[in-house]
Amino acid sequence: MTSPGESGTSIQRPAKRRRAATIVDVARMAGVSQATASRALNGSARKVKQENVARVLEAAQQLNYVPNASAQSTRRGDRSTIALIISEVTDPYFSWIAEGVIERAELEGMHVTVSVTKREASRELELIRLFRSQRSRAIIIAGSPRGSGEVASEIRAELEAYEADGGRAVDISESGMPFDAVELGNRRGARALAQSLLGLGYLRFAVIAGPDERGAAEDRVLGFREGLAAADIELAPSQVLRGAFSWEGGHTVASEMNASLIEQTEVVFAVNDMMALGALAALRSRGVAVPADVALAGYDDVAPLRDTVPALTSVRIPLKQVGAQAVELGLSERGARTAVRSVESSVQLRASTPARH
Amino acid sequence: MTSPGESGTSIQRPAKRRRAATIVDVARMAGVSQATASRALNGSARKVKQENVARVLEAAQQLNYVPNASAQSTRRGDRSTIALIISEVTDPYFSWIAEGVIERAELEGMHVTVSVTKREASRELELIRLFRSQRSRAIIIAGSPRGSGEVASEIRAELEAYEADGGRAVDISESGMPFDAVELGNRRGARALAQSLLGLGYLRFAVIAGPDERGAAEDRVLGFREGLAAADIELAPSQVLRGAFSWEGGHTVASEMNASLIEQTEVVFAVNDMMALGALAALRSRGVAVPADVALAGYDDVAPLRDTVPALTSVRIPLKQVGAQAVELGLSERGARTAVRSVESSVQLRASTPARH
DNA sequence: GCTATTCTGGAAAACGTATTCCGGTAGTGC
DNA sequence: GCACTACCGGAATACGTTTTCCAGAATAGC
Repeated sequence: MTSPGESGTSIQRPAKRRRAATIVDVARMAGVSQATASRALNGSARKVKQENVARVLEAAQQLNYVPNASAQSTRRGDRSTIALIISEVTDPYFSWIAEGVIERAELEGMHVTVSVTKREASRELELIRLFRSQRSRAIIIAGSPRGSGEVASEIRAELEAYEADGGRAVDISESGMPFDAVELGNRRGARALAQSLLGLGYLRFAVIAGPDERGAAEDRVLGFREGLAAADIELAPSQVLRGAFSWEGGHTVASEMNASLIEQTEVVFAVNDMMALGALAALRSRGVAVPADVALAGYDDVAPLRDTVPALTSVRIPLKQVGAQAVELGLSERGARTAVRSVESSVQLRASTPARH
Repeated sequence: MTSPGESGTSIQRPAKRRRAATIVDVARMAGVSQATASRALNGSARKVKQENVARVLEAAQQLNYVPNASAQSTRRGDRSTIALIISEVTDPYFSWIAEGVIERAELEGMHVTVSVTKREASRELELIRLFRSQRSRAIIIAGSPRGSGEVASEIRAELEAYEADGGRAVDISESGMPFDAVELGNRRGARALAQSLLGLGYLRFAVIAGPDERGAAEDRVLGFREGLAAADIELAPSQVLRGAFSWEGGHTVASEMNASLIEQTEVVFAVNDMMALGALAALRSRGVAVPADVALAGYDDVAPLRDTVPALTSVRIPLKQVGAQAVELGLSERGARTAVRSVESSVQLRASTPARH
C-alpha cells in the first residue's frame, strides 16, 4: 500500500557552514582590495580593469557570495521596498489589491512586503512603526480599521512622522487624512446600486453592514441610504444588521435575523460579497429561497465568487487597478497637497436580484 | 448631485522634513553619549540611571525617533523575518497557507514577508537570492514551479547556499529536495478521492490537470490514477486535459473539451477547486448540467467556494495548519537529516458528485 | 623627454547602530 | 582615611557595505 518514496522520506544533507561570506572574503580570494571588489560587484560609476572584474566575479561565485542587504542599505540609505498593509490575506478583496500592488511594483523594480492587520488598530500601528524603521519607500494601507480616538491619532502621527522622514503613505479609501489616497467611490457605488435596485422594483430593504460605524465599509451603507433617499425610502435602525466582515459574519447575521424582518424584506444588501455569500448559505438553510423569497446583493464583485447560484448582484471595483494606482502614488513625488486618484466602479446586476413584477 | 467632501478632496499638508532622526540626535538632545542612548532605548544587559533613561526616552519621543532597522541588523547580524514565497496571492489555496504562516509567525514574534512567483522559476530564483541577501531567518516555499533543468538546479544551489549560511529552507510539497518539508499528501488524497468516486458508482472519468507534468499538482493526477487502478480502470491520455491553475484555466479547458468526450464522461476531476469552478461555469454555458449530465470534483476544499451550487466535492487540506507547520520547521533547529511533517486531508463528498444509480 | 591628463587601485571614512573596554564615582567595610 | 567593589557613562570599535580621497601608473600631447 505504501508506495516507496511517497512519504516520510528524510534525506541526508551536508552539515551547516558557519558564516556567510562577506565582500572582504571575496576581495581576499580575488587578491584585490575590498573597494575594488565592491566596485566590480555592483557596477559603480568607477571603472575597474576587466581582468579584476573577472577575478572578483569568479571569487564571488566560488564563495557563493551574496551582499548583505542590511549593510548595503545602511550605507546607501536607500528605500527599496514597498510595504502593503491589509486586513486579511484570505479575503479576496485584499488579495486582489495585493496582486495589483505587487504587479505594478515589480514593473518599477521594487519589492513588496505584505503584512496583515487582522483588523486590529494596534497591529496596524506596530506595522507602521516597523516599516518606518525599515525605511520602506512607501506604505500602502488598504482597509485600515482606523480605530477611534487614541490609537487612531497615534497611527496618524506615526504616518506623518514617516512622511516627514521622506517616506510616502498611501491610503486606499476615503479617509480624510492628509495622505495621498486611492478613492474607491464606495459611496457613489452603493448609491448606484440602490438606484438600480429601485429601478428593478424593490421597495423593502435590509442591510448587512460591518461590525461598527467606522471604516470605508460604512460609506457603502451611507451611499446606499442616499440612493434610497432619492425615492423617499429610509432605512430604520432595525433594518441595518451588523456583523464581522467575513463569510462567517454574514452567516451569523442572517442566521440570527428576525423572521418577521425577513418576511418584510425584499432584498438584502451585504456590504461585501463574502458576507453576502455567508448570508446566502444561512438563508438557504433556514428555508428561505434566494432570490424567490429574498433577493441578495453584495459589493466588490470578487472574481472567484461570481459563479455562485444564483449569480450574485454586486458592485465591481477594479481592485488590481486600485493596487496599481496606489503604487504609482507611492512612487510619485510628494506634493504640497494630497493627491487623490479615483477609480470607477460599476453595478453588476445578476440573477440574485431579478426584476420585481 | 456631488456631495461635499465625498471625492476629489485634496488636503494641504506640512512640508517634508529632510532626514530621519538618528540615535546620535537623540543622544545629543538628551545630553548623553550615543552609547547611553542606545542602552536606554533597547534595554540592554547594562543598566542606565533612571533619570537618563527618562531623558533619552523623552528626546526620542520629541524627535519621533525610530531605530534604523538596517543598521541594527548589520550590527546584530540577526535574522528576524520569515520569507514566504507563493505562486499567486489571489489563489485561496496560497492565501490560506499564508494566513497560517503569518499567524504562527506572529506567535513567535516574527514578521513575514510574502512574495509572489507568478509561477515563474526565474522569479523564484531571484526571490530566494533576495531573501538570502536580506538574511531572512527562514524561507518557506509553497508551490514552487520547480522548472526543469537549468533553473531548477540553480534554485536548489541557492537554497543550499542559504542553508549553509545559517538560513532554513522549508518546502511545502513533496519535492525530494534536501530541505525540510511539509507534506500535503496529495497523492494519498487524490487516491482516496478516486476510491470514493468509485464507491459512488462512477466508472468513466476525465481529469483537468495543470499545464504540465511537473509540480505537486501532478501528484494528484498520479494518486487519482492509482486509485482508479485499484478498480482496473485506466486513464487514457485523451482523458487528461491540461490548463492553467486558475478559474480561467479550468474554464478554457472545459470550453474546448471535445463534445464526445463529455458525452462519455461521468465525472470530471479538476486538480484544484478554482479550475473546477471555471469548468463548472464553462460546462453550464455549454448546456451541460452539473451534476445531472456530468459530475464534478475539485481539490483543496477552499473555504469561500464551498457554497457554490451544486456544492463541490473536494479534498480538504488543513491549509492554515500547513502554514503553521512550515513555520515551526523553519524555526526549529536544523538536523542532519531533513524533517518532514505531514498533514491529513479528507475527502468531502457533496452534491456535485451524487451517488450513481 | 617632459608635463599634463586620464585610469584605476587601495586606504580610509562613512552609514547608524550595538557592544567592548576603560575609567571615574560612589558606596561599603574596616 | 583607605582599599575594594559595584555601578554606570563615554570613547572607541565593530558590523558589512559604499564612497571619497589620494597616489601611482599609464597614456597623451607637445
